[in-house]
Amino acid sequence: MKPPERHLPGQCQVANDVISLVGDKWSVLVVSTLGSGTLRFSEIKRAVEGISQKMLTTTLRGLERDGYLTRTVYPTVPPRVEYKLTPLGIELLGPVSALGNWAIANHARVLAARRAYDERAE
Amino acid sequence: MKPPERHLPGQCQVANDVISLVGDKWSVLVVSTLGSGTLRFSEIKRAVEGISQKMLTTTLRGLERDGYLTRTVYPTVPPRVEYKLTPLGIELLGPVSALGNWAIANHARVLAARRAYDERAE
DNA sequence: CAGTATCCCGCATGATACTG
DNA sequence: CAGTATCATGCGGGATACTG
Repeated sequence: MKPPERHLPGQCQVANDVISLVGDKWSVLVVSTLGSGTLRFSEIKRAVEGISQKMLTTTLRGLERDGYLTRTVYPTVPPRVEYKLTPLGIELLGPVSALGNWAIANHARVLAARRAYDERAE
Repeated sequence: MKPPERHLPGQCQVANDVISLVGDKWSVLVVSTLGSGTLRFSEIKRAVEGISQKMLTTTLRGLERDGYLTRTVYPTVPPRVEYKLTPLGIELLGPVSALGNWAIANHARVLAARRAYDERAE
């Protein structure tokens, strides 16, 4: 006779598995960047300011593994590798953008709260 | 004559400032837990399985500072401290839940993508 | 060009103990 | 009960150098 689970623990873990990607700063930026179309490795690196080569590689591999983007290698010299969102990646862009827009819209409120809190603490 | 910025870099940073909270596993779980109402410290600790006392304190302080919840101390013996979402915290629950639901709905696709990727790599 | 391979450091987090 | 304080540590992530 357990009470009904409020947060559906199993599903919470499931959700976290996907959401944790959103917490990854670089993943969000890379997915957003690819929202405008197919890009090469170096183009992404230029677009996502501040990312190191290592982190970009790691991030792209993770996103590819989870099915959010495809990686296409053209065996030319020098090599050319293109990255593109999959339908799944494009779908992900929806809720992520919604959250991003909420963040932008409410950032001032958060900043104000922080100032008030810090001031109160002196 | 710069071309128009595609990702509005300034706003990206702004968004990240808020979104990074979502990446924090504990913050999401705590906010979700408080979605059902006011709770005491020990009640949250019991509800959020696996969280240490230290991390719960840290998480709650951060959420309070950002204005997502209020902390009310009742000077009784023993002490009683209650946490409750602010209107801002309740609003945050919206886009976060949307993302969570997307995550739950599409988790199988991500798992399938991972299996395929790992299998391909052997 | 698009990576891999190392080295290394700092911080986030866990465990434990103590307290008003 | 609701915290702080302290110590220990693992690894995320940067810098650098090398390669097909």
